[in-house]
Amino acid sequence: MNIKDAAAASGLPAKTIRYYEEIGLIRPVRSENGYRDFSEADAHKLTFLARARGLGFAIEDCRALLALWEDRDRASADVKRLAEAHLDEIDRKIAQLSGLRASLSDLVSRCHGDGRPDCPILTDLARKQTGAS
Amino acid sequence: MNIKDAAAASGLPAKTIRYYEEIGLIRPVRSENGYRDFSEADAHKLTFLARARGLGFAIEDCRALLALWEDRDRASADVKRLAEAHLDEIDRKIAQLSGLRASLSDLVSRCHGDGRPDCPILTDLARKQTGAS
DNA sequence: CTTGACCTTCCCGTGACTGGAACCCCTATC
DNA sequence: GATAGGGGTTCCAGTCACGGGAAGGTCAAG
Repeated sequence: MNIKDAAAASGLPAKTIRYYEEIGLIRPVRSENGYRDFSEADAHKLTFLARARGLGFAIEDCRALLALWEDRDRASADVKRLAEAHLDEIDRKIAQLSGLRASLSDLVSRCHGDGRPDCPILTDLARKQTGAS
Repeated sequence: MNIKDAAAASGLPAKTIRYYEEIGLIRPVRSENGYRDFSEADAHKLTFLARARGLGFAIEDCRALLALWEDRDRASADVKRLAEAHLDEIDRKIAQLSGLRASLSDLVSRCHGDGRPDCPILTDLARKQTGAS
């Protein structure tokens, strides 16, 4: 199938698929006219990639997952390790965002938000030294 | 003061300060030898920027906040609006990450994680069609 | 024969920097 | 005066994961 069908099958934009080929995630064969010719296996790989990316895995993680997926003798422990590391990273991001949210929410709640020029948000951003909130 | 002192005062790397000048966030004067010469006000601006960035505001938001900060007649409502929009964005990110976390955590918990090759994480990533989890 | 949809490669731009090369300036020491 | 070092300067390239768009080849339909 041509790239557009592969895109439709996987849900990835054609541009992204070309990029994935460029970085060696997939290797579709070429037809005589130079068009990429995707097999069902290629399309399935792309779907796999789309889903892994959708779960927030970085490209290099996806490469590793793909290798594990293709390795019939892989140990599930390897996959689990990767997924758990990713889970930890997600947790760190959530924690950091929650911290930000708390700080900002506090500032917003203390800002009267009317036409007066005094605003605790700016005052806080401009304070000379960092202190615990 | 020279760029290194401005960096120490604000907590920003010198490279970042040069970048901020390049995009017009600050405009330090130049000494005769071509060195940037930062005033106390410049350093204070940089500190302001460092803190706003630390709260996750995008550069363009920082530019707006800086303009509001410098505008003695600004209305706090303008600042609050910006901060609230940012808060919404943080909430969206947290929600998305939480969703990811839930999906991935579910997969991880179902993976026995031993030497056997069958792994529900990969099986799920490879399933043909997306279904509600 | 032309139209239009598809395909190809190539290059630039994104955000917010970071690293490195090549070179200038200033002070201190031998 | 030479040199060493620790500043500073500019410019170029790379990051991540693509997206936009140009210039041009290919194919099926009317």
